[in-house]
Amino acid sequence: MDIFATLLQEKERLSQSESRIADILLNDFEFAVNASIIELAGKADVSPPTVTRFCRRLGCESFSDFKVQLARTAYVGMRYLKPEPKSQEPVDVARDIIDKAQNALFLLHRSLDLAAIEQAADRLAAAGMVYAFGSGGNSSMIAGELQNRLFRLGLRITSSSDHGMQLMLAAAAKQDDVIIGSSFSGRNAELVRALTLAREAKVPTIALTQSGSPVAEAADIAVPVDLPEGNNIYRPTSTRIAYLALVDILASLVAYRVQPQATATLRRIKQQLVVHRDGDDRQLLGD
Amino acid sequence: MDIFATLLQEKERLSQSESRIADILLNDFEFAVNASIIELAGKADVSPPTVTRFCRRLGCESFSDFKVQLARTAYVGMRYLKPEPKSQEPVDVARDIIDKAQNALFLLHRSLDLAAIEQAADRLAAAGMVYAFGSGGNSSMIAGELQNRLFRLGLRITSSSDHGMQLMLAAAAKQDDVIIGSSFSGRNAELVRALTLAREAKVPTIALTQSGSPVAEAADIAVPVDLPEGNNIYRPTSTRIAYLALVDILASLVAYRVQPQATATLRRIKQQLVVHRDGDDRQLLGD
DNA sequence: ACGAAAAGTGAAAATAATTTGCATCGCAAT
DNA sequence: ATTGCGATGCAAATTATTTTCACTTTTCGT
Repeated sequence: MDIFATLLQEKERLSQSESRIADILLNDFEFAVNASIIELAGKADVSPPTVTRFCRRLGCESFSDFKVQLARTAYVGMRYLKPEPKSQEPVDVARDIIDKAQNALFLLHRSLDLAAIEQAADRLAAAGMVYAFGSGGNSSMIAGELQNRLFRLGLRITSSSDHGMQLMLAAAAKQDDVIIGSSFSGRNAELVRALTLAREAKVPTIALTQSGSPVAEAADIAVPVDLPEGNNIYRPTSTRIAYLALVDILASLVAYRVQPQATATLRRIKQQLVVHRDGDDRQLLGD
Repeated sequence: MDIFATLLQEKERLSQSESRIADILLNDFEFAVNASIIELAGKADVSPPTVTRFCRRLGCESFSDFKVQLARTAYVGMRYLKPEPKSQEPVDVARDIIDKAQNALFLLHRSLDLAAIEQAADRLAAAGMVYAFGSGGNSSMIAGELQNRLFRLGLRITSSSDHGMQLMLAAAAKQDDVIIGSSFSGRNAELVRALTLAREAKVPTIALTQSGSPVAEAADIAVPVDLPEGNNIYRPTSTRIAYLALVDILASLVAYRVQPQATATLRRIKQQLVVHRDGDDRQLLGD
């Protein structure tokens, strides 16, 4: 658990003086990481001991421990508090894109529901056949990626981005199959229809989507991905990166279930394949 | 420029005592961020003043400034120094994957050659027609992504993952066209052939690949992506994430060249499209 | 090879930052 | 009204950091 999360969680229960300190952290973070306890206390209009107590309350040993922890998580964790730079300068564009991507990963990590992911991995590993659904450039890529990752593990899988096809596949699926759907917004009505159809036929379903959304409700196992809206609309790439990482996690867990003992051996085999090919994208083989 | 980079850069020029401090930072980083100057000095067998001077030398105000900066970059920047966790526990798998992904982005950011990217963006924006080449699951995805991103900006573009096709397209390309190829390893011999063919016909070429590699040499503009090998082989996803971010950067810069004034307007239009559709993956439209 | 200048280093003193102990204040419950 | 508790700041104590200065080693020109 990082401090920033703790801070948000404790925020309500803080005293008057302490919330003033919290405000400074949230608003003028740059100042906060660089300030001494005296400067910080001064700006918050409290005494240094209050700052020390504040730090302890948030689970730190001391003020300097606090600063280190703050600096640590903040590198990626607090970027989204910043307004958009809006500059068209390459340096800024690059920085902005990388920040957003790292931040999306950070938020993904925080919002991960490991229990749900494990359940999903269990189901996938045991499935007779897997159908991966996703539409639109983004989610269809994720569906394709699922296929790409899981077929290598020996799973039987196909993917579809076509709504009509999804319905037919869902109708044809058997009870030991699994349908896994992806939707960034969670509001893909057609996907909801396919999942509902599957549910009626008692075919297990998994959704990678925003928690609490229609798509999430329609699936047996909802693996939540909750990223702030801002991220989605203007920078779809960063959301996509988070989804890719999620698929990576899921596929790794499925791999451990399918080939529990194979980790070490696999790596050795991979290395061989990799060394002898010497073509492009050697890692494809080695994945 | 972050401290870790500065440290690696200055490493050679450090004095005996100073290198001992550097070693501790590199080897027992956890200790270093949490230690007081006295503890750190003790472990390195030097006096506290030497530590202070060491910090100054690396461009910091003071020891505490140094610690903050260190903690900051280290959050993602030094993860790759850690050995693999090897645990199959979901928490560890997730943490590992997210770390690697963030780290790949961090390294990408550090190795970005903005000048090359700008040149590439200039060329692309001015091209009569763009051909995006990439083979293997990874690079072909990148080629597809380039097409996906650039056609929306009004560019004429097609992509191909087929070597034979790439050769034919390269042979058919005109001098005001652009060929852009992606190769993670830089050792895709077929891609090199296509790029060479294009060069002979004076068709401008761009490569997204490892610097100094055959593919990089074969292209007019090489946009380097240098990630440590370890990242590639076992976790292709993280490398792919870095490439996706790079495409994102490149596409954004092309957008500014093609529609220099449109940024603000575009966003407003996007928002409209987005609000009225309410389907899945609204961001697709809005991208 | 010699010696002067420069750079590197640590001990101790000086300074600054942080924490502790304690007293006070304000508020809520009795 | 009064007791008790948590919140707070002051001042002292502690601790951490930096500066100063003297000493040592290295470097470089002669």
